[in-house]
Amino acid sequence: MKISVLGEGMHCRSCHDCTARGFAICAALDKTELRELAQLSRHVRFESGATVFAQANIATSFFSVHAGTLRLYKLLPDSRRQIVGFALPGDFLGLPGLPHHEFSADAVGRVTLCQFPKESFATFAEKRPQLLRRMVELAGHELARAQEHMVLLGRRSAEEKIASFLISWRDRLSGIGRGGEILPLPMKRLDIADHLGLTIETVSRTFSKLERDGVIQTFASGVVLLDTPRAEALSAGVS
Amino acid sequence: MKISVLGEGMHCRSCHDCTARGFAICAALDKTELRELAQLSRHVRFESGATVFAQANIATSFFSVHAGTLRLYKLLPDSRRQIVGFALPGDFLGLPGLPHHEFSADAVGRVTLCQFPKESFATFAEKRPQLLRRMVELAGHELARAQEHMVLLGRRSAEEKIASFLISWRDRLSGIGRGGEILPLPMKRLDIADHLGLTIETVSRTFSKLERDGVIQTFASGVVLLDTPRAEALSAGVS
DNA sequence: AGATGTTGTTGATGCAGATCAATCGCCGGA
DNA sequence: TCCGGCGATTGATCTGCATCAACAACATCT
Repeated sequence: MKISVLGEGMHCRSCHDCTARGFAICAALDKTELRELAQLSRHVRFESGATVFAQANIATSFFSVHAGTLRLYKLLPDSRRQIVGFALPGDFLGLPGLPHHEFSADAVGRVTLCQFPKESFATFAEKRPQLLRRMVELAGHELARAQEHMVLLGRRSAEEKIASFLISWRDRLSGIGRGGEILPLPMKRLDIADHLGLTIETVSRTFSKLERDGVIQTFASGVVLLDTPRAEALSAGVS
Repeated sequence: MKISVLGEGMHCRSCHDCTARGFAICAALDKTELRELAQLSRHVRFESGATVFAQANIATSFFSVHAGTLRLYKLLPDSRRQIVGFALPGDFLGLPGLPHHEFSADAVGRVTLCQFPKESFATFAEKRPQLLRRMVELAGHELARAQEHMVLLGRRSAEEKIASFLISWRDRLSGIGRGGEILPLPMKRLDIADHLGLTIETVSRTFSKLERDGVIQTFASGVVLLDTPRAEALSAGVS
């Protein structure tokens, strides 16, 4: 049987067997509501590097990540960049109550998303306390992650930053059932640098150092944690 | 008439004429609901430096700041500290869905708070979509602030950090009707340093430089912005 | 196969901000 | 009035990471 490829603007055929279901916003919904919500949504796809939305533009949609990774970033006028996070399947993009996008988002590799028009999603959510509760919960988790990242940016050394990043990336992936021996890093060195408040050279040097020290082994598409306890100690900020 | 001083454990006498009402979570409630919620709450007071709750402890209450300033911070095992934010009147403390406090909070100067037992607040909120909507909204604003702060921590120079901090502090104060010629800074230099990812010496030097350059004038209890456009330019990351 | 572009690594050098250290102003208590 | 402690300021020096520069490893195109 031929797998049909989803194009931009195509309706989601089935939320029921969606692989991102368990962790996404829709986990809060029952079968009927799920079908209703599916009516509002479109499945959209973006190729590697494509911009999903840009900072300061008016937000007309919310998104829920279905597959792939996105980088979420803010730019300063002189083009310094801070990646405020990476979005993975199940993550919700968009903040009710803020008219503009607070950051830009683009695809790291190929990405598929559920897109909801802001207005109709808001109307749908208005009368559904469990959905709202779930949104508060997701926002809370996001906020906790953001605060942890502030500690990293403000108070950790380059080596600790890299180790923390690897550990938290591993934990996020395993949280959505993507754990494994090899830790895939779909983003480039420059993305990691702009996420951790470092330069690309320092990121590269630090990976090399961790490899020399036997903490990790690097591959084209990711790393393997050889000495997890050591990585976790660095990540925790001990020694 | 003698003003009675509220002690720990005393009930809030009147949410109706609460000075933090307009911006707090309670703005979403009508008169009846307000009275119901008041039944659940206690007004509590903390003296300067007192700890309201500590990171990793089980959260049994939510709080809404009534008056004063709190510092919210995370500690690394070796006692490095990152202040993830300052809470002002109207700010809500506590995240539904996370059992533990994600950070510690203590009073900067005298503080009064509305305290809600977590369980009863959750029950109260469960059936009130406008309240939940308001919580999503507040969480969204908080998240946007956190992301802006990541840019500051990861990508700005010391001078830009101080200028950004002053501008955003000014904007927050004016947002709750506390704007004015002189910008009060109730927190100490060490707090500012731990908020901006700097040392106390660099903070002090940078204040001195901004004063030498005629951008600000420092006082015991705050600063005056003499050259606001220049401060805003630094804050925006231009030049 | 050779040319070209993209990404990552490594080396040499510079500098912003950390660290170490001394001093000052201010307030409260003896 | 003097003393002790805390917070802030300022100076001297050090260092972790940025910057500048060269090159290596691959992939894509001709």
